[in-house]
Amino acid sequence: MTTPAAFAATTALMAEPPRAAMLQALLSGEAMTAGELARVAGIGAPAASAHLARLVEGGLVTVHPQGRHRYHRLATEDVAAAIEMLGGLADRVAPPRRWPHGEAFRTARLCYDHLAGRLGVALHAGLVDRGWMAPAPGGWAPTPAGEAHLADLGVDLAAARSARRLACDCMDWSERRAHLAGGLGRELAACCLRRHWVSRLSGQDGGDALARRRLTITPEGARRLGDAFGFRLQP
Amino acid sequence: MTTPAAFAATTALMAEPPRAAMLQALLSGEAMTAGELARVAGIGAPAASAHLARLVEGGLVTVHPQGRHRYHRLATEDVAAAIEMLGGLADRVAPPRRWPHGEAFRTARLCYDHLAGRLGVALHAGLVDRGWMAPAPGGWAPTPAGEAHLADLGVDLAAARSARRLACDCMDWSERRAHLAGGLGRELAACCLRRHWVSRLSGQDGGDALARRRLTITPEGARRLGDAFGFRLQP
DNA sequence: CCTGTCCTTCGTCCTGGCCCGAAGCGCGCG
DNA sequence: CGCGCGCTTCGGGCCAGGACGAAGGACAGG
Repeated sequence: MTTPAAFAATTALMAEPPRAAMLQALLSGEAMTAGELARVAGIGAPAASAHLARLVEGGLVTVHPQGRHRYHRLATEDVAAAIEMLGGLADRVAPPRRWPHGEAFRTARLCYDHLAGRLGVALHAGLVDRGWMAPAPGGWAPTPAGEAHLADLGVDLAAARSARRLACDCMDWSERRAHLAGGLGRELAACCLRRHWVSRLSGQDGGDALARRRLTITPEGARRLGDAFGFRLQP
Repeated sequence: MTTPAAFAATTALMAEPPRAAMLQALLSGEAMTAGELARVAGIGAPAASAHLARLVEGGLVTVHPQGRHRYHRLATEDVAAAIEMLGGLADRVAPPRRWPHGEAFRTARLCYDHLAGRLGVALHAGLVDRGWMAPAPGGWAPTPAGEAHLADLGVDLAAARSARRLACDCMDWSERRAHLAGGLGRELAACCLRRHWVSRLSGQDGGDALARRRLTITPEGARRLGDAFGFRLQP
């Protein structure tokens, strides 16, 4: 824990509407240019530049210059988890008018680089239930049986191991239950996207910071994932 | 999730040093009067009153008038979980100078009304490992075997069931791993305190918002809990 | 090399919010 | 009943920081 001053300084970085809009947009896991983020936040380029500079300075966002573009992304999973949690808190503490996405958003979505929503927690529970993942220092680790089944599904375990953390919990605000983060969570999500078991909305971007996080489960995905992990998602 | 405006409004409630100090102090689970909180935050009574009014208005804090005192506490577990998580984020995103508690704080502490730190995650893992708790809609539920053993330890299961949520994950910022929240988490903590397996620091209060959250594990507690849940805490 | 694009820096204005001192209410105690 | 204490409301001063327009630097393409 930190001093109240440091706590407030970090929290204040998220506490302005333009920065909040930017961070929510970045929660899709994509890297975005300063211009896109300015449009998402509904402000001018100079203001956006200043906000982004503060987010970078504060360690919440990292920047990767490429040519004349500057791509921004969330610095760590922890940042994503905190935004996710605050979004859930704001949702139930001051439920004004809901965001247009509503139910669909609770079914399946991206949380930074891994799966969240009902799908995310069902996968987490399935991994534990079937003994494919067991508690380990720092979070979870796949069991031998789990490694075999995950590899069989097409999950790149070597890539998962290269992450800073192999597997850990991330609080799911809509289900109030943990879903899987860490390298394994990332590779599981990548696998689902690669094999078209879930798909992003191919919609336009623009003012809507959340649309890019929504996922739909394909019929094929519902079948394969349901069989592998032993659940049936009610829609 | 909510609109960026609502997100920012809720987040801004935590983003000022005085309010952050108050919220951190309330994270001990105790109810505190406006005057105490003013002292903790280092500001005058009028300013404290205004801050508390905003926190109540925003749904983060509830107030219970008793005589000429007004007792304040965190409104829900969700609020506590969010503060916990932001504290951890600030700690690793901008690690300036550590708070004087340091290591001891990571061993065992209160998070609102349940146990956190190494002890909290060890209990969570132990419950799952031994099959005393299994995934259930909305979080976890004790198994028949678990009910027997928990009752045997002295946990009041009836009281646990009366809570809004029986048992769910709460992210532990220092261990980066879930510990147990919900009614069961609360009763487990109450049991440990009642039986003197852990004890609060009997220190003075005052400017230190965190001291009241620290817990020490008694020798008796280390033995009983270690035997029951199968872990050994290295100090 | 010149042009267009993307982004940042600078200068300026302005609003929102924090703080304190003084005064007003309500409750408990003597 | 009247004093004292805890807390709130009111009024005024102050400063941080957000927004914009204009100008300046970097990069790709013709």
